[in-house]
Parts: sequence; C-alpha cells; structure tokens
Amino acid sequence: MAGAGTYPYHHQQWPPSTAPQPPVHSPAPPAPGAPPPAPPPSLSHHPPFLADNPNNRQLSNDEIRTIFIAGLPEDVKERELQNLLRWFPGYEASQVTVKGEHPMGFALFSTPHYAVSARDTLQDLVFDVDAKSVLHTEMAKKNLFFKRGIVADTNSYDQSKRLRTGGDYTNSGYSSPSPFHAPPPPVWGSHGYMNQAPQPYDPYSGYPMAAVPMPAPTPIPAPSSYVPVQNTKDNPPCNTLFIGNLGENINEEELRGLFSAQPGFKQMKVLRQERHTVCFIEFEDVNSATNVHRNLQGAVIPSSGPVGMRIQYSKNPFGRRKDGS
DNA sequence: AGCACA
Repeated sequence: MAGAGTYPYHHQQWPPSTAPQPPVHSPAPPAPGAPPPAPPPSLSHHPPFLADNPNNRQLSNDEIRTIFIAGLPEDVKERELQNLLRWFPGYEASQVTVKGEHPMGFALFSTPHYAVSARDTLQDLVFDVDAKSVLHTEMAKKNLFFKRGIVADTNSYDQSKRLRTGGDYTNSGYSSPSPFHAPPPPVWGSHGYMNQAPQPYDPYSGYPMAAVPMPAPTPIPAPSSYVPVQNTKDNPPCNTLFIGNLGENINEEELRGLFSAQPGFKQMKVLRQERHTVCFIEFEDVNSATNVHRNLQGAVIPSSGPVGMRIQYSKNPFGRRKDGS
C-alpha cells in the first residue's frame, strides 16, 4: 500500500522550504520511518539520455523502464503528472494519453530499477481527493520513446490526442563545475522548483545545474521519432543501404542532412520513380552501414510523413552493376 | 514493395 511511508525517498527536501506547496494533491509528508534509499543504479546498458530505437531489438521484460499509470482524473494535466513525477529518482519523461474518458499516463525512467520503485511508490496513491482518484500503476508493455524533448508512443501513429512532455533535454551528459564551494546539494530537490524543466537524472554527472539555456553540443539532425517497420526480405549486408518507405514529399536535403552525419557516410543518391522515391547510401564499410541500418531503422523525419523509413541493404553495392563488371 | 550508379 502506498501511504505516508512510501513517498520518494529524497524526501528530505520535500517540499523545498522556500517553495510553495505543489499544485498536485500530494501524499502526506514522509513518515520518519520511510524506506531506505534504493541501491544506486547498476550500470545500465541504456545510455541515460538516449531512448532506444524500438526497431533495434525486442524488448525483454527486464528492459522496461516505463510505468503505466491508470486512475488519473479526467481533467488531469500533463503538467500535473510531470510535477509529481519529476521528484522521483531517474525520472526522464512522462506523457498523458487520453483514450476515451480515461487518461493513461506513462513515465520513463533512466533504469528499470527506478521505474519499479516509482511504480511501487505511486501504487494506490490518492491523486485527487475530491475526484476520488486513486492511481493504479504497472510496468508498461513497452518503453515510452523519448529523445531530445520528444515523447512519442511507438505503437501509435495517431499523435492527435497525445499530450507531450519533455524538457529541452540535450543528449549529452554534462558535468558543469559547481558554482558552489560548499558541498553539493543532493541531486534531487534542492535546486529550484516549479519553474524549471526537469533534469534527467544522471548518477554519474554530479548534480544538475539550474536550467540554463545550453546550446546543443552537436546539432546533428535527428529523426523526430521512430516507428516500427517490418523489414522482411533484406539482402546480405553490404556497404550500401537501400532506403524505402519514404513518403511522397520527401525532402532530399533533409535526408542528406540525416545520413551525411552518420559515421562512414560516403555518398547518397535519391531515385525518384513513378510510384516510390527510394534512396541509396554508400558507406565506407559494411560496419558503418550496419550501424545506420540498425540505428535509423524506422526513423521518421518531417518530410517523410508519419511513417518510418525502411532501411535494407542494397542488392548491389554502389559502383557495382547487377550484371557483373 | 519500389534497387541506380558504372
């Protein structure tokens, strides 16, 4: 049961003494006998800020680091959920999806461990006393996709009803020198409140600084999202990729911006045919091609519409005809 | 599913 004793364990700072009460109906203040802190996260193979391309692999259960939240009141605001969840260790992003009259929440954490502990803490939490809404939480079936401030549900093409939340995160870990000479405050809770984008929790980078506009270190064009694609009948790996499933309005320069930033890129050719536009990309070696084949599978870019591109190995490598020579 | 360039 969730009660006073199961509040997030960084409760020493809750609520920050200088701050007003939070707008969400918060649970009672932590009891003195709150559970001990969870162990530090094990080294995760998830890069903390990079959401995985869902096409990369099958998710096994122990890789789920997203929780599903039911029982939200109908008038829940994305921001409400965010302001509650942002205090949880490992919180990265959340989203409210309204299907019918029942809003569903999803929250992504940096590790499965953090997701589990958030799930347990939120279980049966009274979210709104008046609306009598009590949360029910489970591990999600799949991870919330989250990259560079974009939250997208990977199993849905319909984004119309989706509210999005995600700070303007950058993809790079950062460790700025501390402006304080006193011992650094705990990672969570003491640095600002309410008017600041949530910071991704990175146990290895000290603690987040107050939100200062940070230029993206490397403005590599990134797909806005990934969508699962079926890639049957691929060809043997080679140094040239065939890109299909490009929409009609595909913009060659946008494509080029994406692919030319990939390691090992050599050249690209767009082929406009009556029915479909396709594209060939040559890389230095098979390895570079393979990485792109995996990493950008299903990538969605603005000019491609809502569908993801399908990446296959080319039947014929660049510079070699099918009929020999 | 649509695979060119030489």
